[in-house]
Amino acid sequence: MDSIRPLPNPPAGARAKLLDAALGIIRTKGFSATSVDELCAAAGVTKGAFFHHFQSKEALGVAAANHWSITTSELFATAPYHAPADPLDRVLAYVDFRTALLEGGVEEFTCLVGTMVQESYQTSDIIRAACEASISGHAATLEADISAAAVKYGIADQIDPASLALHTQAVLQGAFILAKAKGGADIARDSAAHLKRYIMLLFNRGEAR
Amino acid sequence: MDSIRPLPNPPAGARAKLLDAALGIIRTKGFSATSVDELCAAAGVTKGAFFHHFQSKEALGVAAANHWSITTSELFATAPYHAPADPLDRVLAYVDFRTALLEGGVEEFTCLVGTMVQESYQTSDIIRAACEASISGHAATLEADISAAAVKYGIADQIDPASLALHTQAVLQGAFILAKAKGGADIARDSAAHLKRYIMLLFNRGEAR
DNA sequence: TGACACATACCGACCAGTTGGTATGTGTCA
DNA sequence: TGACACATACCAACTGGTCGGTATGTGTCA
Repeated sequence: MDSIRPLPNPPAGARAKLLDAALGIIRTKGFSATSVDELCAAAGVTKGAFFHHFQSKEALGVAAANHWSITTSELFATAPYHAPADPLDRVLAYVDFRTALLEGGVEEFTCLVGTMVQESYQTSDIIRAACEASISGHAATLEADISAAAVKYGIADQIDPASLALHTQAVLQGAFILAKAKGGADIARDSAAHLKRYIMLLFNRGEAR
Repeated sequence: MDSIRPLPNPPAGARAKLLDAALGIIRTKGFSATSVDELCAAAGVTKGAFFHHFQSKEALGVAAANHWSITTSELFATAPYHAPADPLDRVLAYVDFRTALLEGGVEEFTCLVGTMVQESYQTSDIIRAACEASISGHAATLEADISAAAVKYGIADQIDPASLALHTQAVLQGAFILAKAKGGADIARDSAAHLKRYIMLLFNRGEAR
């Protein structure tokens, strides 16, 4: 019937569909509560396809963490918070950007790897490592700006850029937990505001902006 | 053989043994990866005993969260950080106390309800609510000191005690996630130090102490 | 060009073990 | 005697994972 048109909807492939489905489902109910059958159903593929692409459920977990790293790093790389000329402004704009992301349902803004590592840190070292790499890798993208800001504002001897970068991630991860507990983003925005205030205080920048 | 001596080790009861076992196991592998059979084996009781005391695994989850609330509130109520006369000193001593608790294996210092709420916020509202109550209840114990400190140091119009109290919990929960990801407490101590520094900056207290 | 060899992607029935949960029995103590 | 605390035996549904098979490329060489 249809002519040569490559394909109705891009084939996407079972692997990609499974990975996309995994992000949503695992963020909603966690890794171990997510069954392979459920993943297949959501992705519209069969179990055979699943085990063709992933040698085990654990391997899917690792792949999902890596997929998450790629997806998010693209989002952050192209985000507008890199625009300001002042490095401290960029750091603060990052926090603002993270705050702006806190919209919609809790499962839409929370972090896949933060969720997965909670369940898997003792039972799967490869998942734990993939999650660690994702978090640390993202934190590392902040270090240069923090470092430059510390130099520019003369407090390089008072702060450790790597430590502060990781701390921003801790605050956000904790904010997600509170958001899950309270069923909404409000509390998370609150914590993000505290984080921003901390950074401003550290750099002696006044509240007004 | 043995005489009337009540019992070798206090009977404890299946319920208490199950609850104690639940704290340890759920903290290491999460709620859904923890099976009823495993819980029974660890507690040294049978499945019949389990379902005699808990109408479902979900009910055990709620009871475990409540048990956690009671256990931890006793720990904190009798802790020495309440001693200082100055309310700000008490708040800072609280953070120090939490930092001092960051010892041993990750599964020994992380938070049961923080772990559980991640997996259950969408699938079990009663577990979610029990976790929320645990976290918020603990945060509430900090409010009075924060509030008094804010008045004493003349910044009552600049901070919201409830919000700051909850933020301390967010930081700690996030620190636990990073500790799980990195496999050690060091990173968590780092974030706790940032939290302390934030509070000192908020209250205009110098770094020296 | 066409035929052969092989690879990749996927299907869906099937398996053994485990899951949460139930039904019924038994010992103990007031 | 009866209520309670637990034990034993069991079940249906589901779990992650395997397996034999097929359809569709893709590279190679005569």
